[in-house]
Amino acid sequence: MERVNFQLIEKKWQLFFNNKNLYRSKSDPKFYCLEMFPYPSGKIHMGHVRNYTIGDVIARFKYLNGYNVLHPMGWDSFGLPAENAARENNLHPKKWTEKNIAQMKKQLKMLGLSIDWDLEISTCDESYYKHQQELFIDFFNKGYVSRKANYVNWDPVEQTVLANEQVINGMGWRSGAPVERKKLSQWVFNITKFANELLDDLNLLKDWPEKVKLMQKNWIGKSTGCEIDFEIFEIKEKIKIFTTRPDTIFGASFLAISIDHPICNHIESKNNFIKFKEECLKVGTTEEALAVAEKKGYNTGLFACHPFIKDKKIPIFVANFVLMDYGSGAIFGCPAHDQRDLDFAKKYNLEIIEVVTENKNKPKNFTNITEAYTADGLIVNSDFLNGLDIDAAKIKAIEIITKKNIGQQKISFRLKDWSVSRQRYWGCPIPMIYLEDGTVVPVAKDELPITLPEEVSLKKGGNPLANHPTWKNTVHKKTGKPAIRETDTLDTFVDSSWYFMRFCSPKNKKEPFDIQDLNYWLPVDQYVGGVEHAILHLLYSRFFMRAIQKNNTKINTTEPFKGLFTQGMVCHETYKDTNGKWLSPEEIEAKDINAFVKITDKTKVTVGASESMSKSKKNVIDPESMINSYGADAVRWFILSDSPPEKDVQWSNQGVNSAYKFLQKLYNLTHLIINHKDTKDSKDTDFEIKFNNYIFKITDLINNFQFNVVVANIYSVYTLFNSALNEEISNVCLKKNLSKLMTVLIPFTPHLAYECLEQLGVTSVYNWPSVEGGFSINEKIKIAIQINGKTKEVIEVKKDLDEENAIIESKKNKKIYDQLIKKEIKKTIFVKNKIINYLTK
RNA sequence: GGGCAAGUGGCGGAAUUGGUAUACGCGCUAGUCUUAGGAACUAGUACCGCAAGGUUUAAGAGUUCGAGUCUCUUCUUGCCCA
Repeated sequence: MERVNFQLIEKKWQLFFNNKNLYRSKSDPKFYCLEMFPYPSGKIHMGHVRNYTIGDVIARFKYLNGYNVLHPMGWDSFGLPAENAARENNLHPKKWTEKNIAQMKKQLKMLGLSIDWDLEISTCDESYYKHQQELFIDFFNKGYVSRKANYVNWDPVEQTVLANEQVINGMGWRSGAPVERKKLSQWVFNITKFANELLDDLNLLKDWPEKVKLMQKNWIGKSTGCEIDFEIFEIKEKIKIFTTRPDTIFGASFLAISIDHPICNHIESKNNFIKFKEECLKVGTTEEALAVAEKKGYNTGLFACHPFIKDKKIPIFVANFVLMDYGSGAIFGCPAHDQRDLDFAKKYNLEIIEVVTENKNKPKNFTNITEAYTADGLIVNSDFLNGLDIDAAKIKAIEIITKKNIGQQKISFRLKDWSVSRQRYWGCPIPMIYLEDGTVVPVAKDELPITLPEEVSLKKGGNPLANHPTWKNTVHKKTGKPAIRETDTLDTFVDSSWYFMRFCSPKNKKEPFDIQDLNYWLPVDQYVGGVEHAILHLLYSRFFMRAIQKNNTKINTTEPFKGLFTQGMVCHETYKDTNGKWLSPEEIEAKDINAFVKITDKTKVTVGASESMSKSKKNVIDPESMINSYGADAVRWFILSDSPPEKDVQWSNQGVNSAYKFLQKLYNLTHLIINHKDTKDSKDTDFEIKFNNYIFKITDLINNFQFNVVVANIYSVYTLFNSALNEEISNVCLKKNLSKLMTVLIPFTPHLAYECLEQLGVTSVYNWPSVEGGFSINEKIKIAIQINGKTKEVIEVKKDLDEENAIIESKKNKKIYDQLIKKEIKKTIFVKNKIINYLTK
């Protein structure tokens, strides 16, 4: 068998790929293919291999189909790990980052990706973040950035603000310390100004997974409700509440307000209120944290008047589950029909009034019931709402409330403004300064970039830039007066919210992007990445695109990502020794078919579930060592072959080995065909029909991202060629079609494909094989013969054969004939090219 | 607790979208061969049955000439939100 040295040909063709990109001319249709850029953590992992292989298949496929393809790569290179590494290894974050980028770039090149490395960007480069600071100032001037005193998740150990997703079960994701709520003045992007647009325009995203659109929809969380003013008995003030259930207004038995509600000023002096407030602040800000925390209230001693029931007094509580920044910071509680309210009412012995019932004749006794009734029903005990269903009652309630001038319909969003201040060193400095009189202004644009100081102490806790002896001291250019720099840096999600724009003109020194280039390349036609970014990164990028467009009306893109593909994770079995310690796959060996032992002492190994590869579970396979053993093509081939790309795939060394063996067979096939003795061409047509059918199918499958099925079909094509060697098929036919097959393989196994093409004498023209019209139509086709809906036989007939002749053909079959002769045919169902179904008595 | 997916051999999975269930690969079994390799080749491999034939897509019902695919109920798993 002819064998190929993958190490040699991969090196050879990678030199070629370095100088070759996927551009055609601007008159060809454009295609912008982008994979989520990596964080330079040190080495690439299998997740990267999968992500970038999928992207590469798409980019190369589109190129072969005549598109002018943009396929760039960059580095999401700001972020906390660089600071942690700096602390541990005494290496400056910049040095650490650069080292990692160099290593990972080398590894990505080993994969044979079709990246145009001339466009490489790194978000921690001044040349990148300079423009980000410019955009920040533009946003500020446009009113899309503001300062807001916000409760934030404060990690007392890391001394920093955490994003909601960095809070896991109320603990900091890195430190594990209980997260506290702290009020801090933060820079926020006013993403809520776009809430409606961001929600409505999801409908435009036809090529996004429904799942992701649904997640975004839920995240934005639009709810239509009603504001109602409640008067307070004791003092001449009103409390404006927000509710999505105005239909239950007659079931209201308490008001609950946030600890920051202005009404609290009246009770602030009470000693135990301060205590209560402090207790509330110990819980984080996530909805989950609030939901899990025990519901607690503080009775203000004040009462509100029910707007529709004369003389009815409702107690006012301060409650830990009401947030000031959702709705109006106050709600009314209807315990009978809301679980949280019911729990609260039971705890503080409040009235429970049923106003929605499933069955009018059977009123519920809520003193014995622990579950609120939240399903459909008819309204009772509610004056003018009685007898209506919930939806009708909502409308009626809002109508009366509006008429009475005590409130109105109100739309509310769950989405909050995006807080971007981080008390970190390794991030983009915020280009704002504080003047002596307390005003905050942007720095002059010609002073950009505001760069990070080289010398910095990261060992101390707190904010490194604030701790720096001199960095923050500056001068306001306009007035010449001393000023203080903002010492927070930007959330790294900001960096990744516009990098896809920068790729269109990464070398532009004057501006973030050239508008002509931007309008030519955007939107990204296909974006590929992990589903873990389905909400935040994609939502922030959609916001950025809109905010930038508002600032520059010449830009004609609103949605940055036309197509989105979210790939699954790469998993591996987990192993534990007899002491319950995790073992890596290299530490174990097979004892027999389904038993493993530890190599060092031959003790028993327990095989656990296959889980996403992670260092902590030691179930990690290093891509570089796999590439060194089997070649990049085999690694690419395997990772595409085993599972649908949107689902998790399980890494298997047996699998990559069999990929390797198959690629060797393909190489051998090329040689068998090159050296084949010419024969008659009597079966050429038959072969071409079959081959073209495969090409047609494979093309379709790639367009649907069913790469694992493509692989299965290529195995079948191999078998087709292999058996063709023993039939009367001409060399011309074999070579021509093998060249087509190798072209089809370029997106999957580029090194092998180019090598085989070269050996077949194809050196320059690489276009996707067109399916030749006549051949795409099969001359013969198999149809199923059923009796009473059960398939008895499959026969081969001419394509598009009509019913009459198909019946004649089917009865020539002995088995069918024998079975039919005994029975009376009541009805015959015929579906052209599919089935004949005989119904008998 | 709510929402959304999904459930097909020993395993990963396929099924032209209501028309041949189990393609293709892994693994396994038996055999052939020798450049003894991370080989290669041949045959077999859902279940019951000697066979003819019958059964089978988590379980159960329904619609249909025909259901892995559509509808309903139940169970299980995963993800997101709480």
